[in-house]
Amino acid sequence: MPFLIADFASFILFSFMADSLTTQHPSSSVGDYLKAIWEISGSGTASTKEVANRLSVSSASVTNMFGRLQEMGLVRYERYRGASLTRRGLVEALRLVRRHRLIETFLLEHLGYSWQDVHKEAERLEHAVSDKFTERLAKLLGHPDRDPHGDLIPATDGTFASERSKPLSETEAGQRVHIIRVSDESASVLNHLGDRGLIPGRVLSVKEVRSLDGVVTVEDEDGDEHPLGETLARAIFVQAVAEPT
Amino acid sequence: MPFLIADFASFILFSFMADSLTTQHPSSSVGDYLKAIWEISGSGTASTKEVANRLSVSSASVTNMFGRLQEMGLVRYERYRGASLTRRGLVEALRLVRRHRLIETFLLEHLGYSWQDVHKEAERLEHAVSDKFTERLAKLLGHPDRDPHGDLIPATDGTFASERSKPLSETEAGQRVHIIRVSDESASVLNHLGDRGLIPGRVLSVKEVRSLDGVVTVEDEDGDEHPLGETLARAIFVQAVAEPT
DNA sequence: CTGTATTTTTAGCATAAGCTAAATCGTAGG
DNA sequence: CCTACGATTTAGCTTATGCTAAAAATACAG
Repeated sequence: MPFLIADFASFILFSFMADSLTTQHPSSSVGDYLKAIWEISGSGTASTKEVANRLSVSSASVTNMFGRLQEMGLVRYERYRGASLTRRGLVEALRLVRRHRLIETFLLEHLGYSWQDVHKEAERLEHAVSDKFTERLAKLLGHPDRDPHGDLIPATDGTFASERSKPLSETEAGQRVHIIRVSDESASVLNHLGDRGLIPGRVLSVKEVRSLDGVVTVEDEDGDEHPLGETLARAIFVQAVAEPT
Repeated sequence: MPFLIADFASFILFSFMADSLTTQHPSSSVGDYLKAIWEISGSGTASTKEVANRLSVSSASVTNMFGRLQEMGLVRYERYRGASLTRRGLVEALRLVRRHRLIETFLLEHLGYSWQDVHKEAERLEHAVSDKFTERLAKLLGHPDRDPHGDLIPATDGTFASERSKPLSETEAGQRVHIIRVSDESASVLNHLGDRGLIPGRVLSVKEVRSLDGVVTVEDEDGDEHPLGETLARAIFVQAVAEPT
């Protein structure tokens, strides 16, 4: 009866283990939909439009797939009301997320990929690798519990270590924090931050949090200052450093 | 204007480089067919039946696909007469073979897969990885020109180093040879040979080649003798050792 | 050289996934 | 409370890939 805590929501899973999909593995399309629902809503409900946007398919296709996913027992779906993952759907989604994040880690650490290139490649690979491959890869990587963006990697049983970080936009001047993860929603954001060395593990002092326009100014370990607008400040997740020196 | 020499046939490819498929990459089914044709016939013709057997699909499906492959300019096809690869089809097939063999090498050397498990995993992965991934992997592996079975790995431009090995069944008593490659057609053969240490790189003395029943008896470096029936003797490819001691 | 056995093709269907255009639902503004 | 607009669904098609059963072509044996 493990806890599963995601960034936005936390919830409990009951008796979880035995009944993963021993049957046929879902097609890669099916998996994409499940992952999209999870990324949008976690344990909540995702609308047709949101999923359509994320996957770049038409709303009609999503409606269609929602129906099919329900048949398969992977989502709960009510007309005009969106879909949410069932227990089985969640397990499947998290299996893919685990694969994705482990593959990204491998691409970055062993094949020298850059942050920008990693996502697309992992997106294709996650549908082709077996569980065996995934676990061997995890071993090769030393069983990391975060990927290089700092995102938590779900365990094989679909649980997460808990997440304690908050966006930089919610810190206060004077705090010393270190970067836990960086949102990977936008490649350009990733790029910008990467260029400036604002990556997981870095320690920052918060100089100013200006409520007026949401700009947060931080100073890094080299003494360089970085003014960060709302978009950026919300994409950087940090945790207070124990000893504020 | 490189040479391309395969096990069974050799032939020349003309101006080869510039026109690889810059267009859309073929689907994974299309690739499977191309590879099957290549594996069956090299530069020759593969029949509907042979391809159907190898891919475990119906003959009707193969006929259908042959037509489509011709539309795409990947094979030459004549009704009732089988299909052979065009230049473009060959390039595409060899691209997949390269991927497959590099992935197998990675699975064996870095993820600790056994010979038997490697094939199926590679079969799925070869359709999901990009050229970029493939080349980075090649670099990680030290640009090998043979995979762990000893099969030649095509270069990026679709050429092969030349192959000089012959099956053990065609050697003569008294020769000293080393194993270049082992046929990966059958998992059980692979298994048997792997168990006995009869793997690429091993040096053997040929004790007897009995024309009566095709049994070849060899002695390995540890002094152990192995009597090998026709099936096995034809699955082990060797090359004479320079100095017969 | 002829007829049977084997291969190959054709015809007709199935399924997963996607699309567009038209119809319908739900909700927020007046 | 009603209406209009955006979101959602339905209807009808499309494409890739597969299948089975029946028809046609080829090939081999006597």
